Amino acid sequence: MKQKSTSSGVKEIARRANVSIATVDRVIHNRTGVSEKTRRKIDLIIREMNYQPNILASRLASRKVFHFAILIPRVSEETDYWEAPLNGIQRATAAIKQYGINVDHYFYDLNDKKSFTRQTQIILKQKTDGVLMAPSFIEEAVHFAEECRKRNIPYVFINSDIPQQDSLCYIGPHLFQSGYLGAHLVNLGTSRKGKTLVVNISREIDNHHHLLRKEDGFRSYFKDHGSPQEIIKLDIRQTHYQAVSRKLSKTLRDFPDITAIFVTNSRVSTVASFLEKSGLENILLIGYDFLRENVRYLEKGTISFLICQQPEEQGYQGTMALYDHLVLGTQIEKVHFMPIDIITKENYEFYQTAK
Amino acid sequence: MKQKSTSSGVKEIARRANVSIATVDRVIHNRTGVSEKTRRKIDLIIREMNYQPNILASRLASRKVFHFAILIPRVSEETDYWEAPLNGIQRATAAIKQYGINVDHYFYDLNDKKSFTRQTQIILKQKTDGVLMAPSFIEEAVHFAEECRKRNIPYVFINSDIPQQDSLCYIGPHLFQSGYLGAHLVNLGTSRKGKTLVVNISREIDNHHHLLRKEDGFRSYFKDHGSPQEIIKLDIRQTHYQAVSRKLSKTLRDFPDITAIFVTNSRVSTVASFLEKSGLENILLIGYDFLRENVRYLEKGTISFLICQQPEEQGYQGTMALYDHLVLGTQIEKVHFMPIDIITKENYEFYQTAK
DNA sequence: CTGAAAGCGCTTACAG
DNA sequence: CTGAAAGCGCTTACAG
Repeated sequence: MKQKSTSSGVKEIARRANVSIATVDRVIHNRTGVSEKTRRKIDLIIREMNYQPNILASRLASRKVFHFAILIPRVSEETDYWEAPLNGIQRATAAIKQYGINVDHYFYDLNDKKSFTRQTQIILKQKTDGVLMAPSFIEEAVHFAEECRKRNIPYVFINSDIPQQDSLCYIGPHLFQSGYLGAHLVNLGTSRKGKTLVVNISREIDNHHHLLRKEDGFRSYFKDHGSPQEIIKLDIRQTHYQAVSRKLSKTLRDFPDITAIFVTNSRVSTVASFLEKSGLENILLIGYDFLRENVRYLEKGTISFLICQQPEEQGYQGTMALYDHLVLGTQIEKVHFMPIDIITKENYEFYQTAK
Repeated sequence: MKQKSTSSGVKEIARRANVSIATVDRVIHNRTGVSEKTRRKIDLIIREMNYQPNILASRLASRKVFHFAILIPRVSEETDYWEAPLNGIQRATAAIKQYGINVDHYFYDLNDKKSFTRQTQIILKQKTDGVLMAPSFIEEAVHFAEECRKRNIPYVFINSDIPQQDSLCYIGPHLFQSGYLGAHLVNLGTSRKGKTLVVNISREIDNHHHLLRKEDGFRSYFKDHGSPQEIIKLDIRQTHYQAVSRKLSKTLRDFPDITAIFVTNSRVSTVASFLEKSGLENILLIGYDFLRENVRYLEKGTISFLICQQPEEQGYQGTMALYDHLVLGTQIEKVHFMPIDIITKENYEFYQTAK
């Protein structure tokens, strides 16, 4: 069952090829300074033996430390969403730091493009072997991705994707599908007679195409199930309560038969607050993300469903993808869509309890 | 930022304590043969330095191979549920086999208690450092757990728990809560006028107390929300289609106002098949587990919701718990309840897509 | 283009 | 009770 240690490893390869282990090492790592003939001979033996390098020994002997740069939004009062990915990243860090991985964090402000660019510039000055980023600002992220590519630094996208950017991989939600699911929940939770309101709340509705992709998915469901005319749309470009409240009041006055509201992002708690204050709690409310505020309204019943996409796992798996690629040389899946979780009053306690 | 390598590690401890590294090693691993005085001195220095052993070096130098025994049901035609935990176990195995972990699988037949006992006996004859098991047969599992305890072999439960058995940990569903959630979904998906049918389908209803715990949760929801009298209960002790069909026919004839059926385990597809053939597809059907057959009916709309508990993660995390405990010496959480996922037609594609 | 030797930070016999 | 030395399977200068 178990091979004798003498019959595997670089030593054995060297013995069979009649060279030194240093030369074997050069071939294994595709380094220069080996004659074609020798290289071929060694390659052949490696294949024959189905040689698997011992990562323990490799990492121990190598003085090399890998530097990962994490570029994500700062956790703020306004949104504690990013706490979860950060936790996942820290969990991954704990698992791999033993193996000579250094993880540096660069936080930017979601309300300030400049801060994103500033952080990318710092990263590019640093010695960096891999990048994990949430590409919140498309243009800026594309530019940064180009710089990484030039330097041969692999980068992973989490939370939202920018396709065609040759990233190592994308780990995050399938936005269209999550909107589609949202519509399904509306359909389940209301009689089919009322109208449905879709609400985008964001200072950057036009830059944040991911909101629109969710809305598309939402509408598609109704198209597929035959009542697209019942959807009212409301864009709110100021995120504070007053603005949201004013806009909602008006819309609900104009359309008194609205029975469900779908908020395309985590700002659903603002809407919940409005409904509560207005005594409109029989309107079905659905939104995104496992934020403390949102969960509070879920508990109360003001919010019926939160759609979540395992942000903690996104951070964990994104970091591990860099590790697997850079350290273990594993092949990485280009796209990994997260499960679309439905959180309710009854199951929220068991969401994100992972250590 | 980075400490010079000379100022950390056993060598440095040895230097400071004025002893050899062999003695330091003895203290680190709590081995005998060190004077109290020396031990105390070294312990102090270790604490002062906040010394963290280098696992890479430790695993490399140590000739020790850890043997994990995995005791779970064989994947059968009847239920492919156990494919998922097995995948998780294999993913964990791939991640840790580099570090001298040997993982052996022992499969038993869910319809055959004896096969469980037989496998436990084989395991006990083997050199085993840790056990991961699904304790499907309580009595037999308790007995095996005792034997492990005698031998100082830690064991992890997945999928269902046996409390008070001093396991290293339990990783799996909170059964009561998942039943509670099932009732919530019934409530959402039906008008409150109809009756609800709870169906237990198992040859071993009385041994499999976990079915009953789900039923309890289910009933509690209605109690908390005020209509317990509307629940009809049906136990079916033969699992083949004919038996299920016969029983269901009769019950639905007796209670024509049943509008929802809650099946307490993965055999919900049998009920779905019956409803389909009987043209009763407007009855809301809810059950458990992401099996191919179940998903087929989810797609068709015959089943509205499947409740799932990340079986793949149970396998992965269970295996890693053994690793963390035995190899890294990490403190392990006693109980880790899995998230309770709700799977629908719209989100099933994104469930269990993890590699 | 190639090899001998030292070393990564531990563990393991073995000798005293 | 303690220590010197070899070795785990690699990588890394360095010398030729």
